Amino acid sequence: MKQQRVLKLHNSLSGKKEIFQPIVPGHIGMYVCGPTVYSDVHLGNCRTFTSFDVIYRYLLHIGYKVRYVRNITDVGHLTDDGEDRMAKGAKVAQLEPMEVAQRYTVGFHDMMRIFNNLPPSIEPRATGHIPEQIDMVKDIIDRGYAYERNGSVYFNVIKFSQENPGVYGQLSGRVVDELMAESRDGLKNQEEKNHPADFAIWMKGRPQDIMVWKSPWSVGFPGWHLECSAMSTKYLGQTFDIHGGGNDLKFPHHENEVAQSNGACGCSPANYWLHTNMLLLNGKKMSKSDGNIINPPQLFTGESEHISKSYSPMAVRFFMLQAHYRSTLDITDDGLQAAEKGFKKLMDAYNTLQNLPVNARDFDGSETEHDRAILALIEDAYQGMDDDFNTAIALASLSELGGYVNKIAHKQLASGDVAPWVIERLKSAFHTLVFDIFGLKDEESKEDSGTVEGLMELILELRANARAQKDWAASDKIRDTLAEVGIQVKDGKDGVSWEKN
RNA sequence: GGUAUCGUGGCCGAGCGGUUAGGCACAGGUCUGCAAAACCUGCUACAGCGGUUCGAAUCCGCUCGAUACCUCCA
Repeated sequence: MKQQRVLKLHNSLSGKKEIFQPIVPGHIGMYVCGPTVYSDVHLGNCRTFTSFDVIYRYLLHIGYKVRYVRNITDVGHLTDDGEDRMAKGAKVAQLEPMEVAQRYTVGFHDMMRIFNNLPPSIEPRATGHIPEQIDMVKDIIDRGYAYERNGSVYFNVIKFSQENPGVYGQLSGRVVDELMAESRDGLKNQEEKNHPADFAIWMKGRPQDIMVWKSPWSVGFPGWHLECSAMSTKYLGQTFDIHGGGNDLKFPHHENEVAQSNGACGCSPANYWLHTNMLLLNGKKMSKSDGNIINPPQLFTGESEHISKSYSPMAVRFFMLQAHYRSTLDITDDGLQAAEKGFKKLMDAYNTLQNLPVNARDFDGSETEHDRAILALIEDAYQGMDDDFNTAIALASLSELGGYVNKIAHKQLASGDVAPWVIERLKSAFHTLVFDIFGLKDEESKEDSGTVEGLMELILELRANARAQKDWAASDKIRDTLAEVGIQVKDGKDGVSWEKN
């Protein structure tokens, strides 16, 4: 299974699926735009990073050595009123800017852990890379694509696009001429720019700005798009393999990154650009002002008008995996419930599979249609992943494999119908896909103390006695009362089990 | 207004010119004292109107609708 499957991915630069070719065989450099840590993580962030987590996991699985860089943005983004975001957060909370950044960075990491996302290889902070950003501004000026105005430095989009036809706008489909026509009043420092499409790569700080640094041009802070260019260059090189982020970053953020890198070194930053799509809530975009919003903790506690119950992190992860990363995904209570059940069923099938006895004697050595079907489904799952990381396809195959597992477990297939080696192959593939690639984990509460186990054993024994004496009233009372406190009794063929809801 | 993506059965959601996606719900069945759970089976849709093609959910055009971006939020 290792190395080298033919991987296709959708490149936003071309708008098409392309066969992936790493710059250095066997190695991949991947940069994903990380969060701005001025408030709690948005659910949409979680989706994006979960999507890239699965991508990262799959690339590792198929044998690549991956350097995954995801930044923490702790400076540089402006609010509507032109204030530095970090500074604004600081004023509200009466905290040091770096204290705000630290608090939300920790919260972000906690949430990534809850969703079972692997940490990136490197997680650089913008504030830790001011010299690199200043150097990049110098490079851009030296190559003639930026100009200084009153202590701020602007990227010259017009000159750049004239001298590098076809570059600016390739990602987003924007046309520079239209940007000119579309430009509006009220944009920051518009009057300083040569052209409305130009953007700042260094901003001169004003007295109220707290997070400022010395530079050759002024005491100020780096431009809004520069950190990603500077940090990706530092850790992955001037041109690397994959650059990812949310769809909403395509323009202007990523478009400007491309321009900056080209402006600084004459080279394109990334060969493949991957963009994840947005999350909707009940068919509409999430919006704080409309109340159409839900955050991760609310999802886990059920404390929201939009949902009827709480959902576990893995149920939510499964929900996300059911959709392709480039599609919008609509969060609905029904959808989450369906995912929760689907996830549980998948885990049940996994557990059943692990306990499946392999009976070599009954197998006559020939390959059956069931053997072929199972192997084909496993291959389908991998091919789904090879095809632009289509987790929905892979999950569907896994689901069907679960059906086979149950048929075997329930003896609906004769034991000679599936070869032992196919069962072994299924076991390992199932495990690999579910845990290593999808990053799911079993959430069955195993932390329950022995006390509860002991009590339940006693209660179910009492019920069994009542049933043996056909005392249905007593046995049903036990069952119904347990149901009221959220414990479901399951009468199975080979005994009674129970489960907390 | 401009740009992009999309509109699939009761719900969510794959599909990239010809074959069953899958999940949930629902129906039937197995099991059961009854029920639940579990498992099995079934359930043939593609916004509208034109066009291309032997053949279209899939390509093209128009209409309607949604979402995103253009206002830095992934």
